[in-house]
Amino acid sequence: MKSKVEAILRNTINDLIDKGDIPGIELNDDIVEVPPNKDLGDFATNIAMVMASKTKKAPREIAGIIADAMSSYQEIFEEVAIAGPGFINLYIKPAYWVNILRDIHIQKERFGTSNHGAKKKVQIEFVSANPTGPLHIGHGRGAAVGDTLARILTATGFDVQKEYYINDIGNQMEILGRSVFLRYLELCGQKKPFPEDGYQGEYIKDLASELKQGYGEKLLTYSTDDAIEASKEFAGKKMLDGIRHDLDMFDVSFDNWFRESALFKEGKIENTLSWLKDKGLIYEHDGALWFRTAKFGDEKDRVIRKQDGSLTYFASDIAYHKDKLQRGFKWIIDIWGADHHGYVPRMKAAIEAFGANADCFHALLIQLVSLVRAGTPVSMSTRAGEFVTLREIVDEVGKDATRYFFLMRRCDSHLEFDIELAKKRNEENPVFYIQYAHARICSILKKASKEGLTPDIKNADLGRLTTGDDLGLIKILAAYPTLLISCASALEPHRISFYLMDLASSFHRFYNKNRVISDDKDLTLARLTLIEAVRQVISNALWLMGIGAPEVM
RNA sequence: GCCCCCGUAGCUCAGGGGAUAGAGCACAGGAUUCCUAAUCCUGGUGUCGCAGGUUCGAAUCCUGCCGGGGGCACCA
Repeated sequence: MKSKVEAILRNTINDLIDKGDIPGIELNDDIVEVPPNKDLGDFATNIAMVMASKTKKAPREIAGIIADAMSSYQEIFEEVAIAGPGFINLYIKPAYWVNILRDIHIQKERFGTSNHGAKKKVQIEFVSANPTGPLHIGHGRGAAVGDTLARILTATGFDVQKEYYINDIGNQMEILGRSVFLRYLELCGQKKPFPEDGYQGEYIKDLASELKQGYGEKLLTYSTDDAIEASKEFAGKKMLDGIRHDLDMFDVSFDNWFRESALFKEGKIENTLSWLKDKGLIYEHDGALWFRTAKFGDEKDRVIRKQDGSLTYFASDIAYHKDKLQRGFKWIIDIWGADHHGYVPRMKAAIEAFGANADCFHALLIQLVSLVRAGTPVSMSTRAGEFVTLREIVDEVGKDATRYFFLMRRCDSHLEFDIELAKKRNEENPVFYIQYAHARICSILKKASKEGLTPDIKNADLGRLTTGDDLGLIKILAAYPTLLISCASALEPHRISFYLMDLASSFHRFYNKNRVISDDKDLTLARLTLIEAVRQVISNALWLMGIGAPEVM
């Protein structure tokens, strides 16, 4: 609805500017807003004030000219009023509002989608945890945010690919191989001191035990290097399988799994380095190879090949991102933990070095999750082997509540995850409050259906939906498509959870005050179409969050 | 020392140039012969961390400071 009003306003203003009735200015993207309270209309614009401040004219005079022109859209606006210092307040006719119900009934699960993204190719890379341990709760937040963002971007018309980058080589994998092999040796009765930097977790012992089941004591006959290599292969594969399984259980899927090792196998690292060399963007210094990232706004140049001849992870990352650009993505979104924020400037530098605009790369930084269990903070550290896995949380509180909690705060805000609250099956817990609204509607529809009454948009007399409660619900439904576009533009999925709370609470209030099924058959039929529309939108929004919409609770 | 994020009601957090700053929870009282009471209604709070600045207008933008968290490797 907002976009319709905005289109009308835009046309009206441009006509007036062409005629010379009002001063000409460039119109921003956002010219229509929703006023802070209902008395001030359904929509409002401050455009007259903006024009006035730029041209030193009286804002209310300009507002008057625009308001007069807007008033000619009589089928849409009930009233166009000038208020305060120069706001133009727009009141939509009830008969026009109800049209949104027709849209919902026709589009069903597609309601809310748009072509805002114009099929722009966007890649969103997230989770990308090293296969050296199970996913923990921090990965879970990244997974929920990434997956939901991908769904939102798809819904708003982007051509989205979800990718997981597997660091399947390098130091961390070596440590995994050694750690598992040492535990294997213990199982074979050859206990050796466990190194400081080894992985301490119990899961390493589980892997060692599986390794022993697979190989028996055969690894004892291998050279140490070969045994570690075999352990690494075995453990890496097992861990990756486990990660895939955990993500699957969390309703998170990927379109592509990209292995770091493939960059080496396919010569992409070498190609990238020689490309950079041709461009004069790398140089030797102190026996290392440096990339001139400072030239592109980074605070200093970065090493890509160390003195000892081995490559840094940055070398892989630049080759990886060059590959992303070559695959044709116009918008590259990486979801990282906030502790990687220092890495952003050098990655942007790399993107620019490849000739792309730095704006096409966006690192979304996810802040920490602090877990609260019975009032006690639970600390997490992979190294110490003392962490709470995603799987444990999902097993305990369920997938729906877990995803909701991960998505209910802005990404750059620390998240306090209260396990006890997430487990509650009552009003204190927002996710159940929302799901309950959905189940309640299903229950009413079921009862109506037994009486032979079903929502029928073609025959319903929507003119009967005239009370403030009816229209209040309709207005929230009408805001849904705009909400999704704002989530996509700002990369802020948490807005959906606030929207759902608003919609669910409006429905519960409506339910307690009004009867859907009554003796008034026409009103009943009209309201059945209304609540079916509410159900549809709740279901659509929950789907974007990866949360189920139960019919019975 | 430098950089990034955060600081809004008792708690957890929305709002990120615009009109009287909001929600959930917590707390207290009330509502069910009737579509799910897992619900609803009624109660009230704020030096928007502090101080300057920009603006017709600042919780919002800029600068400085204070407090919390995180980063500043030829680690990943």
